[in-house]
Amino acid sequence: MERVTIRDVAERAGVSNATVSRVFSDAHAVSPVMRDRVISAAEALGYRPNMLARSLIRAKTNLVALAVGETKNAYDSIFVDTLADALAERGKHLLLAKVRGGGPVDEALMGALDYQVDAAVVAAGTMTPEACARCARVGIPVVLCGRVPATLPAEPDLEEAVPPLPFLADSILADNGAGARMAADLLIRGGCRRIAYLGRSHRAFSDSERERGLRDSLAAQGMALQATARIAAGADGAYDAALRLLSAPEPPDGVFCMNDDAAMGVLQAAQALGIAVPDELAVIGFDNIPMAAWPGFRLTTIDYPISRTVETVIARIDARLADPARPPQVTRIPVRLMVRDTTRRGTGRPAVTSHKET
Amino acid sequence: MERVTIRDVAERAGVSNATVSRVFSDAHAVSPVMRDRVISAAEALGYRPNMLARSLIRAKTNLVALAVGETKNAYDSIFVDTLADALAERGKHLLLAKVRGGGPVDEALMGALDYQVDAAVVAAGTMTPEACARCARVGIPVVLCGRVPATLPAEPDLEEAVPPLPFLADSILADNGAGARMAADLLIRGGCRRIAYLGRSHRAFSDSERERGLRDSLAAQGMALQATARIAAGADGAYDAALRLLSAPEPPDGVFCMNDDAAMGVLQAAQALGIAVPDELAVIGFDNIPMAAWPGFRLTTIDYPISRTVETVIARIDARLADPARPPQVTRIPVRLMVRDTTRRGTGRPAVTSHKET
DNA sequence: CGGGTTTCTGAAAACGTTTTCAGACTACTG
DNA sequence: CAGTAGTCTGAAAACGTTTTCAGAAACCCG
Repeated sequence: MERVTIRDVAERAGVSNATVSRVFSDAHAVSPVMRDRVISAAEALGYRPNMLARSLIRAKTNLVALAVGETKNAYDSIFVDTLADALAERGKHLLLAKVRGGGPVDEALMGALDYQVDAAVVAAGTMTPEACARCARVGIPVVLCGRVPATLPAEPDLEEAVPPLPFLADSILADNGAGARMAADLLIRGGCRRIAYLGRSHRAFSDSERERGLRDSLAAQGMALQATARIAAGADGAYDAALRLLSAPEPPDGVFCMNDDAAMGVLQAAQALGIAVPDELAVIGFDNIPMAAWPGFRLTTIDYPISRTVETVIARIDARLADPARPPQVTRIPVRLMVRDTTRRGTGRPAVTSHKET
Repeated sequence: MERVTIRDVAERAGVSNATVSRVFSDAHAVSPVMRDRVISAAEALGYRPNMLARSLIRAKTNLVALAVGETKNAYDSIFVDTLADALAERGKHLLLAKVRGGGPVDEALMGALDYQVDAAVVAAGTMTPEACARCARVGIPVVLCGRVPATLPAEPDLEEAVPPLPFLADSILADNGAGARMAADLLIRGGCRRIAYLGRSHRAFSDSERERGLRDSLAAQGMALQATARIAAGADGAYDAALRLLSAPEPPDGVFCMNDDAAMGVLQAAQALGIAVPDELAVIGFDNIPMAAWPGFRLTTIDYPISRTVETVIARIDARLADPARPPQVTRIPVRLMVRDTTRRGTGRPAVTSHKET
């Protein structure tokens, strides 16, 4: 029950605690004989350094905060898993800051910042100016995933997304515009005339970008988006929304979904309604989660590689720690079209993008 | 860049730092006028207490470690999500300790313990006696999920599972025996004669219990397990293992799977091989993940309620914090059979267990 | 108005580390 | 052998809090 501190092992080894500290941190500048004495004393006592005390004085915790909403869906859970692995590999730990209810990320994030995390990854919600200011002042690197700084929740507009204060946050997003264009092209080439978008009722940044991208790409070809459905929160939200969408008087013949989970809901709904995929209805997802490749689905989707995203997150954190003043950087992760069996092959020109399976 | 400390706000408010501290912790025992002065000074400076320093002296971090392996699969990711929510609700944060490669949980867990977490939840790997000893000595509550203390990795034997030291860890597991019995009964009633089990190549505790439960239940009815397949690590492991299992010269006509993810692999493989479910092959999973209820799958499975598990985890932590000497407690979470469409209804007696959908 | 509570406040000692600064050796070097 | 550089070690001051202890001020009641 009683904690064993550096003094205990110093006393047992007959040295000062400074020496013990050096053994556990510096490694050099302590004679072999002393080191052995210290090590064996520490082992006998089962001593391990207190990270709280160490972090306090070193001003470095080896903790990284992750602000995230629900991580139940496939993409987010793999993201968390991959990020945690990448951090573990570098001796860092992940401190989870769950933002609840899709609101501003402040409360959860601030709570994690109080633990003096070395960096924060924000993959949920929107950051209020206060949170930005605090991060900027304390000087901890912030990497936004799937959003850019100072987004307006309602109608994000990339051109006008100027941060309200000089807040240095890097952001990493999928190339949503390109993905939406690939999807639109494939649907059109496949002969779809009534194209719909399926997004979430609580619109996140990427969701909006994908919808806008689809709209713009259709407009460029002289077409309009026929319908939009929004997924309500809850377990069967995607399925229900898809049912509504497909039960309309004039149902769409092609749906682009904000992510693969939503697309799976569409596939389920189509099956329930007896709608043939891809002949009567083409479906395209986003993310390329593992399940999309299952033989039972073979979902056409936009591949958004998680490992690449995580690598970039880590790289941005390191870069900003090395040079806190570097200008904020927006990174678009390139996406690829994965043509599988939920879309018709174009009757006209061949597909623009290769769809080699990895 | 410069941190604002308690002294800064004390100076600005013209009080001692003791007073500032009291405002941010005790709340009482400080006069209203002082409190206002302090609050406004703190706001002006953007002060927030340093949790490292606070935790150091209070010997309480409000951090809970979660030792976990891969969280990519549905059950584990929902578990993490639910646990993090439950902790957030009580003002605690989750520190992720990823154990990599399925080995002993030590390295990852110890790393998290160094941050003086208030409690640890272990949902992966096996704890070595050293890790147990350390937890016992430091006196932090440990709750094991899906395993009991001092399990032998190879062949866990509940009867002999005596902890090597007086290590007080509570454990929470599904009632795997009951679940396996329900599955066996349903398969037999459905007329299956060649029953197989699908588990993981790296056998975890629950995996072994479920296999043994199936074996015992079959034996009780004078039947033997026909085959066992093991899922290798990797994305398509379940699918590949199922393919092997179903391609055998005399393939099984009923499979009980260690979890729903594995069962999904079986369904995919059956579809790929043109095997009719449930007529030629009955499939039962475990966990009842949301996807199992999707109209495209309608997987018969054993419901293992996550929220109940998480509630129990929290309750055990609280109980042990309140009374560190209480005897360790093994809790079996009751499971329910969810009969859906991947099994045949029994031709004989009616089902033993109700299968009302929630 | 005096004694005794009660309420509030500040000085200072913790908490368990790291790290600077000297001091005390040893080991070269000429 | 003296001087100097080099290596190692310990005392003590940090890091940003909380908390004990005691003192000061206010209050109450006879």
